[in-house]
Amino acid sequence: MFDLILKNIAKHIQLDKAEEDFFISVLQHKIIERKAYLLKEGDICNTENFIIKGCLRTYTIDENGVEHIVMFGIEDWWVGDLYSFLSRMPTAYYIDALEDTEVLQITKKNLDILYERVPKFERFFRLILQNAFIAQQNRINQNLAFTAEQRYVNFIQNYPQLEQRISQKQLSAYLGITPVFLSMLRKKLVHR
Amino acid sequence: MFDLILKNIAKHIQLDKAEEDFFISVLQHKIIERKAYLLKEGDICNTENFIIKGCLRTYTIDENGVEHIVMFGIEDWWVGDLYSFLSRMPTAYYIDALEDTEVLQITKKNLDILYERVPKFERFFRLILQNAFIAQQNRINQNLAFTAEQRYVNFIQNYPQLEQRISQKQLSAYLGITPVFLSMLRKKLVHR
DNA sequence: GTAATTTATTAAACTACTTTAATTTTTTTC
DNA sequence: GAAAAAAATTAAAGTAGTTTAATAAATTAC
Repeated sequence: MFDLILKNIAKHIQLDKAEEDFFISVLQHKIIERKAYLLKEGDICNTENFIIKGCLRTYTIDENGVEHIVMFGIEDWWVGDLYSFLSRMPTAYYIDALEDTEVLQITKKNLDILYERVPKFERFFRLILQNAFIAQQNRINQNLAFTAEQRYVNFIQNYPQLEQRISQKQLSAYLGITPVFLSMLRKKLVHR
Repeated sequence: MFDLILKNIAKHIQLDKAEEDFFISVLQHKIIERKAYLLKEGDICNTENFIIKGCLRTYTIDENGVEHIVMFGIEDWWVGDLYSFLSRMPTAYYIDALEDTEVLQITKKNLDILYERVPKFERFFRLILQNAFIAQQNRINQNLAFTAEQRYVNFIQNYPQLEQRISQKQLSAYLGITPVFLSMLRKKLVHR
């Protein structure tokens, strides 16, 4: 159960057995069934979550009831709402499961203890955050510079595994277009 | 000259005099005149840059020659291209000065030395990054959920100081619309 | 395994935003 | 401070993407 997360960590920092054990001792295992929520708007996000199985989406619902997906998460990814987690303020986001999902959770309190006891984790979470930041900056630029068609083509090139797992409805909510328009784009692209 | 940056750091971590002195010793002062570049596409980004005076923009130029601004930076902000800085790969971004600007620079090498000598800086840059990450996630969501008009109104509400300092041309390149359309929006909003 | 629900497709009318181009206003430069 | 360059405005025609609605296909639920 802890294999994937230990490998994830080993990519960035080296832990001895005692540090590994301590880390594992602060994790909680949670199952989120398909369509169940990990977080709802207005909640305080109490945990950061490492996905060991399944698929989650982080999204908002606008004033017209339309969903907008800011990120997907699959195995080996961390998800949560960092703002709410850190500030203890209510989140603006929903997180729910697109497939039956299992996560390993760490609370704010435990993370603070972990930073104190094993300061290497400061580095680890800085590195995780760096990667996430770079990916986000890229996405902002893509949203500014590219048409919906280009963004769709880039998505299926960059995340072919993910494209297989999510519906077009979810993908359109991530790309920032309607499902109808995505369907039109696909038709047009097939005919080439 | 080092006042602002020391205050910026003191918001997040506490340094003793020796640590302050060491930190200052690894910084380089650089002046970037209006319209001059701090970084060009294809360069390797060798420094992170703290602005003590002036205004910078980070942007790409697409295949049609159109500029897209991913961020502005003013006094008290860090700018650079983290991806290129960390990976030593060529950047996709341009950074240039919208006003005569002064920055304090730290190289990758010196930052690594700093992390080793004063590990508290791991925490500092993690916190800086957290704030930047949260701001970016917000922007992604705004770009998905809001119309250009709403994004414009939000911008002038959230960054009134910045709006005074940048031209509409720059703002439109940040909002993801044409200068012509921004002008139309402004006209429409004034008449309310 | 069938009914119910959700997702995807198609078409047609619509709208937010772009493009082009001409004019005015502001800023920069020497 | 005059000339040149850049930015902003306006209008009109064009297009990428939306909306609505009807139908088909796929998935879910009991």
